[in-house]
Amino acid sequence: MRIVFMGTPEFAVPSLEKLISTGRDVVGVFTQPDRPRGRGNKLTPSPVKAFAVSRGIPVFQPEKIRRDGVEDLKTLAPDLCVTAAFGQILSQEILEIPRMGNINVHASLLPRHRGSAPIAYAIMQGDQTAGVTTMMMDRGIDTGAMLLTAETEIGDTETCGELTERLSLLGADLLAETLEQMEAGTLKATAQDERLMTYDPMLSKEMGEADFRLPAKEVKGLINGLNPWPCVTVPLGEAGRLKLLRACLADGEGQPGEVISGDPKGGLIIACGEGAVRILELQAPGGKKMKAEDYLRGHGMPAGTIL
RNA sequence: CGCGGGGUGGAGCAGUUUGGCAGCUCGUCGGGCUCAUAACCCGGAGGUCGUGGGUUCAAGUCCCACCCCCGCAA
Repeated sequence: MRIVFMGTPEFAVPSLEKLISTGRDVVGVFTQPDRPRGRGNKLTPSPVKAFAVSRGIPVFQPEKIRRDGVEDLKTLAPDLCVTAAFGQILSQEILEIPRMGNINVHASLLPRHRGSAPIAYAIMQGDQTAGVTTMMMDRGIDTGAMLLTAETEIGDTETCGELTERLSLLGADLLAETLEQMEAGTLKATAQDERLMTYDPMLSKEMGEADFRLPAKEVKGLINGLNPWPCVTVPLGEAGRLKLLRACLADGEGQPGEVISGDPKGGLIIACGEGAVRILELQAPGGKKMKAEDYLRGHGMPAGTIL
């Protein structure tokens, strides 16, 4: 069976790796074009590209696959396409090329959290569990029939980055299971219940603007859910912005944004509209990630300060 | 050559402008106080100041080169 894989970020790599390690014939990989990234604006290949190249698999990077990737895909003559966080919309024309269709690995328990940032939203909205779903792709965004799902608990202070890594492994296993069942003929597709669906918009920088008027539970969700990008940040003098990287709920109250505790012993506790949050990890301008207590050893933050 | 911040005992920072004894908040070790303590008091150990050159009577600080870390730009 000839398989073409489409994916871009780190999340997709384990799925591609699983296809290879289970002996499938991955004849080509589509991924986003190299982009200027990082310091120096160096042209950087996507994680999926880097991995595919290391395994000697042909890589295709059309700016828009539905416009200038169709011929390449047809030439590869795939029986099946597998996508995972590819980052481009597939047209009907493309979906019809592989005779067995296109299986997508989506990082949520569909029909909840359709969209490009399902993991971040699961954390932001205080979900108890997250998961991955394999599905048959159709024209809509994450609307296709569901195949298999795998569920996992979300840790109390787990960040989007950490959960993404776990789900990427879970997704790879689920993909393998899905293909086995497909080959065994026992796979069943179930239409999504539209009444339960939620669609989450793309993440944006503005969402990271700290707003301590929100209830502590929501502030905590934002801090953990938006890490590693865009992160909840708070203005800090002229130096820049303080990134709040991990938080849990805490006791105490005060006016929104008020520092209730800001010393190495008591830790960093900030009052919210309702309740308070304890900042566990943060990152100062120009600095590395560190525990809030470490930060406070070198930076005064007297109780009563309003952030 | 995209823009910018940074590297100082184990952790986090100040000191660099104007060269002149290595400092702060903690941690750690020893002693004291206490029914007791993560509290308080006393004392100690621990630093090639990122690396290599240069200037100087004298360099963490000034000059040159290099290495490493981080932020912005999604």
